[in-house]
Parts: sequence; structure tokens; C-alpha cells
Amino acid sequence: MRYSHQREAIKKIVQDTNCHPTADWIFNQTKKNIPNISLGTVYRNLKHLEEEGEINTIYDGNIARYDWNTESHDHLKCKECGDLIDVHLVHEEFTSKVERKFKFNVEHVEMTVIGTCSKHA
Amino acid sequence: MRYSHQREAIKKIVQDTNCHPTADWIFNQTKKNIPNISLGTVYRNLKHLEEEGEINTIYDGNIARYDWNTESHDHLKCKECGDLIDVHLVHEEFTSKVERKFKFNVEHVEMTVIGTCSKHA
DNA sequence: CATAGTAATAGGAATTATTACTATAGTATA
DNA sequence: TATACTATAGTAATAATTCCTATTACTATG
Repeated sequence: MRYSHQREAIKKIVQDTNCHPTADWIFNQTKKNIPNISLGTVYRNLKHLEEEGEINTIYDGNIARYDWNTESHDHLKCKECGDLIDVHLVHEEFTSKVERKFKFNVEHVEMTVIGTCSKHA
Repeated sequence: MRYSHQREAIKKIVQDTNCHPTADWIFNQTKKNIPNISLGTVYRNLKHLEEEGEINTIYDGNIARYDWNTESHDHLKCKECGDLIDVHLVHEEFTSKVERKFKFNVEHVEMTVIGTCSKHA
């Protein structure tokens, strides 16, 4: 993978926010510094960064969001504000139990808890 | 909600398969009996059926699939064959623990375990 | 029974998210 | 520095989904 300042910019933007941004949001942020960057470049580099383990992709309904937090974790999604809150819910014992019970080799677990956060209760 | 035979057909198709079909698959099946049905009608009625609690929507990556199984359940997704296997992993005690710990009102939990099934180990 | 009002439909256009293609420009290297 | 290779911009294409509109069907009521 050859150096590109576009990719560095994208990486920094994802790593500097807690908002679980979409590709489009990242594109708009990156444009502030690199006005003629193209959306394709953003998608391509998000994919590369994911492959290198620098960021994570999460699926929120039918759009992709990106997360600097590459530690295994889960999300609480508030129906009211749309916020995704990082939490750690799935533990080692859980995955090994699934492996035993269903003879299924677990790679990773995607869990989103949908509901309303304390601000909107 | 008034009766419509398109909606009945769509409902029957979803309820008669275990393949967690996409809107497009359902569209093609329905066309066999109602050749001039439109994709918009399929989407609209899938949404209605979901609202009435007749079916469930699940997200596989970022595409929607539909499930006749409206009991709370989770999925094992095999990376090799793409199969989604129904399992029951998230129990009442889990959600109440989340509610207490994060002061988050839980409506439902979406969990997909990604890995390889026994056929492809 | 005729009819007005309501609600559903087909079909296609519009939107949104994402991927693919290609000529050009940037980066590494001999 | 010249060369080779890879990433980029810009644009076109694709895929999933939603929106719009004219038309049609059902239903209650006069």
C-alpha cells in the first residue's frame, strides 16, 4: 500500500470523531482540506483501512458507518436521536458457548441494541 | 388496512420460505402469480406487514431481508455459504441487565454472529 | 343500484449508497 | 532523474429503496 495523503486525511478524520460517521460525512469533512477529493477515493480508502485493521465498518440499517474503535464492541442505538453508543456486551464466554452449542466457528459478533437512551426516556 | 391480494401473496411467500429473502427475491416470486406486480408494491406491503407484526425485517450487511419468524431471535451467518441460521441467543436476563447498567430502554436486540458453519469448517 | 370517498395499485422516476472504469497524476525506486 | 507502478479524480454504472401520479378497486351510504 503506497502512501497517499488522501488516505491519511480520511484516517485522521475517522479517528478524531466519536460520531460513527457515514462515508458521505467523511467525504464532506475531507473536502475541507482536500477540496477536489472524490467520493470513490473515500470509499476505496475506507475499505483499505478496514482491511488493514485501522478502522471498523458497522451497518446501521442499510447504511455503512465507520468506527475508529477496532476493539470488539457493540452498540446501543437510540430510536429518538439516532445516536450509536459504544458498549462492551459480548464476552469471550458467550462466543465459546455459541461455538460449542451450534458447532459454529465464530469470527465476530455484531450486536445492536435498539431502544431509547436516558436522554429520551 | 384493507384487503389486497398482492399483500396476501407477499405474506404467503415470506411465510413459506426459510431463506430470509430479499425484497427482490420476493418480487420475483410474486411475479409468478401476479405478473404485473411492481417492486414498489412489494416494498410498501413488506413495510405494512412489518408494522402489523406479521413479519420481521433483518439487515444482512446493508441489505434488508424478511423473516416470517417474528419471535425474538438471532442469526448465525456463514461467511462461506451466506446462510443465515436462526438461533435464540439473547435472553430476558440479558436485556434487563443492559437496561440497568446503561439506563437504556431496550426495545429489541439485533445480533448476528459471523463465522463459518459446520458444513464449511 | 349509483356514486362519492377512501385507499390500494402499477409503473416509472427519483434518491441514496456504493462500486466500477479510465485517463491522469503522484509516489517509490533503480 | 527516468521509469514503473499505484492511487486519484471524475464520471458512469449499479443496486437498493423510496416517492409520485394517474388509475383502479372496494365500501358505505343515499
